[in-house]
Amino acid sequence: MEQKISKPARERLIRLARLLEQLEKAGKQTVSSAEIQSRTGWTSFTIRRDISMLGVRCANAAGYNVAMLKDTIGTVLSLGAAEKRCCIVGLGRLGEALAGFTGFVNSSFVIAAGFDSSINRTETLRAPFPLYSTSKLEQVIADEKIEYAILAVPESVAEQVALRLSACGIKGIVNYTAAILHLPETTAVENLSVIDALQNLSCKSLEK
Amino acid sequence: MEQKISKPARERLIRLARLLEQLEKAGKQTVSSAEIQSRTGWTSFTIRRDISMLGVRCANAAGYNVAMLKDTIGTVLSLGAAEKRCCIVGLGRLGEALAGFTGFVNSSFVIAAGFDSSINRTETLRAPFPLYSTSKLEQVIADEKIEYAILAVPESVAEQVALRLSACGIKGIVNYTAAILHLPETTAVENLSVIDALQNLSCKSLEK
DNA sequence: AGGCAGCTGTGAAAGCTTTCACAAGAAAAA
DNA sequence: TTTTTCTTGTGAAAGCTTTCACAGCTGCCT
Repeated sequence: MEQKISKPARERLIRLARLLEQLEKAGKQTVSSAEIQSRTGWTSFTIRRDISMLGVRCANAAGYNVAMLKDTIGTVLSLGAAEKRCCIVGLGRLGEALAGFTGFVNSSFVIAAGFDSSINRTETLRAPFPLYSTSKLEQVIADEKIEYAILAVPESVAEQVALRLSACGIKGIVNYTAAILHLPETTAVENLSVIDALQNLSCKSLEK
Repeated sequence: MEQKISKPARERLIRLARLLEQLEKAGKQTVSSAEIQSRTGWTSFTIRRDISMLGVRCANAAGYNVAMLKDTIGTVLSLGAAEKRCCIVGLGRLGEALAGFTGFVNSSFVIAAGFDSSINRTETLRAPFPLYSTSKLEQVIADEKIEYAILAVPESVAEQVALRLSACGIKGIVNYTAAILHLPETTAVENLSVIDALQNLSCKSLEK
């Protein structure tokens, strides 16, 4: 049992957990792999394999138990478990938009700090968490026990800021810039660059 | 030759093209796969394999010719080729931030329209492209020959808007919402949800 | 209570992607 | 010119992921 769950499987399970939450709210008690297929596009084979990797049986003859499957995914991937403290680095338009994002409330992620190099922004911007000068990065991250960072600085400084984040023990960075970050293994990176996404779409669509 | 380039390889090549552009600006003429490895973390084997998939030889004994390799990637993946027209759907804080994003200028992507359901926003927001009510979506996309959409609407309406976009022939959607979009094969989706990214980071980091 | 219908879990096969190892080629040096 | 020293390109192996097919289980219906 207890196999290592592959990265693609993990990505699907994370999204599946959200789908299950929706289904649960809609009052559904049970869901089959065929139905998940029709809602996500992943094949029922893949879905069943992913779920079986969790090592916990959540199904009977009617299909999967929605609530139980959701909880199992949450437990195995420790999604909802402990509070995970994050910060936003760079409070330009994008960072500001992320600061106002309300989708964190149901998650276990808490934005504990925001950073910007401009005193103007840290002084005037209103946010539900404290704002600091980027010069205080190391100190605040240590004091506030921050583990993850959302990087929304200008591309020109992205790499150097990322290196500082990595150096002070940040476990993961969500990189909104187009910069290519290569960091020590102790810091993982998820790239969410809009340019990358568009370019991927445009060459995906010319395929075949 | 002329093999199909796999999705992971395509993603790396797209980023590599950007790295090459930086190197070119920095005056570098030549780069080895070992050096690319040290800047990206991908192994030199993988890089060489990816590049060889392009089917064009861009190297000599000193390594790859930076400018030529960049151009070859651009040509094979048709990155810089034709202008690709895009729209932003949803002009809340995030959509507004994307509207002000300056990184599109060097790319072949042009933002040709913005949509929002609130007249207030479409009337008052200043953007370097025209803004319309979401009710005009189908008409404007046809008139303006828009192929790609950036989706930044509230999660609750994401699916229905995505279906409308798909129905009017949009080739690809960059999905900033946490919604799980399942669309016909004619419309590709790239998901850039911040919650997904954070959850991926947090379970990646507990691995091993 | 027994049989039927429908679903999962999983071994095995197929299909992809990455890694390895080395031949071959090109610049630089001698 | 010849040797040395880089480098890439790629066949073959290893390693992963997805797909298939079906046994086996569970609940429902008669």
